Amino acid sequence: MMTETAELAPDPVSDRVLRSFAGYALKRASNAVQADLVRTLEPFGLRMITFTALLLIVENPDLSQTQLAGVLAVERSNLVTIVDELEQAGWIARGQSPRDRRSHALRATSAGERLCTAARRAVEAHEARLFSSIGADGKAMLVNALGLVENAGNKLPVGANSGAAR
Amino acid sequence: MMTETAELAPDPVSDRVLRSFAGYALKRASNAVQADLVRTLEPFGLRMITFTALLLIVENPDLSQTQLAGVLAVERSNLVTIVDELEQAGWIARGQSPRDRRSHALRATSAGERLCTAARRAVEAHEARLFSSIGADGKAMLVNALGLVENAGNKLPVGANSGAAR
DNA sequence: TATTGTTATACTCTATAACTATA
DNA sequence: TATAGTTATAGAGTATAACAATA
Repeated sequence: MMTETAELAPDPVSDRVLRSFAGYALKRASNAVQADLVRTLEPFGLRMITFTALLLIVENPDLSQTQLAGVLAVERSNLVTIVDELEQAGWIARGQSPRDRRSHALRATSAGERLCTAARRAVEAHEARLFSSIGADGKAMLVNALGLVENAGNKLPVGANSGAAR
Repeated sequence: MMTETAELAPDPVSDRVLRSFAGYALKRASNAVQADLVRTLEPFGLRMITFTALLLIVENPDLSQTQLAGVLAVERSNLVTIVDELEQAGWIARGQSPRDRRSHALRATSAGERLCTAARRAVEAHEARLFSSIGADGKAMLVNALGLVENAGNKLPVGANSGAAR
């Protein structure tokens, strides 16, 4: 049964304190953008991480898995599944490195290159859609500000917090 | 054994295409800020989600779990663990609602209120630390831009993507 | 019949340890 | 001895279905 809406005021839950935190706005915006990006990539059979991996392989042919894991900030062990996924779909191939028989030389197939181009166009359209409301300079300023914030976050390693009770 | 660094140029992996996407900058900044926030809350015995829940309970006494799940954008089933965690630490109590014997009236204990105040101060310091590099107006503009982007993302529901091959 | 809190379950992401084959 | 790729596994976070008590 529905709850009574007229009798007692619905008393909307206040989240104003939460909204006073910029980190909260950052997380909400990031979530919304990622969600739209997932929807954008879905029709291509790509996840965010497989799209990113494919893009990097196309741009950097004969990349090794360790190198790729490094740029993607993913554990090498977890990269295996990602590369498997792309290889089984026929979009990339694990070639053999001429210098080191342990390492794989990742290279996109022509199907993979075509898919990458198409997906990239869709992602660019997604970006245009989501960031159009703030204009070109707004976007540039936003990206610049985000870079500064990211650096500030990564600068302070572990112990820099104020003392706290429990 | 180390790989040869002089003989062959290390050939740094190019991620410039990736960096041309604003959504990527957004995700990186968000991750960095969330990571620092986790470190900030750890000494208080709080996770991000339990801190947020506690804050909302303090600000909205006698909140029900369904209401809280709504603001937090969390499934009711998953909220159970969160509320358990706060209750077992003695920071909130599941009171009984006078009107509906099914629902709980969540209320912070005095220990919970003290903890919330202290944690909130630490989070405010964390915010000041991370956003100081862009100044007060920069922060205001950032929050404003993020709100616009979030709205743009949430506006377009499901089918609004450009057609895509597979 | 619908809703609140709850349990159980599953699926994705991520992190760690250990193995193999090469170096 | 160290590194590349791999497997197995475990932990978070999140989503769905079903149940008992109550409305």
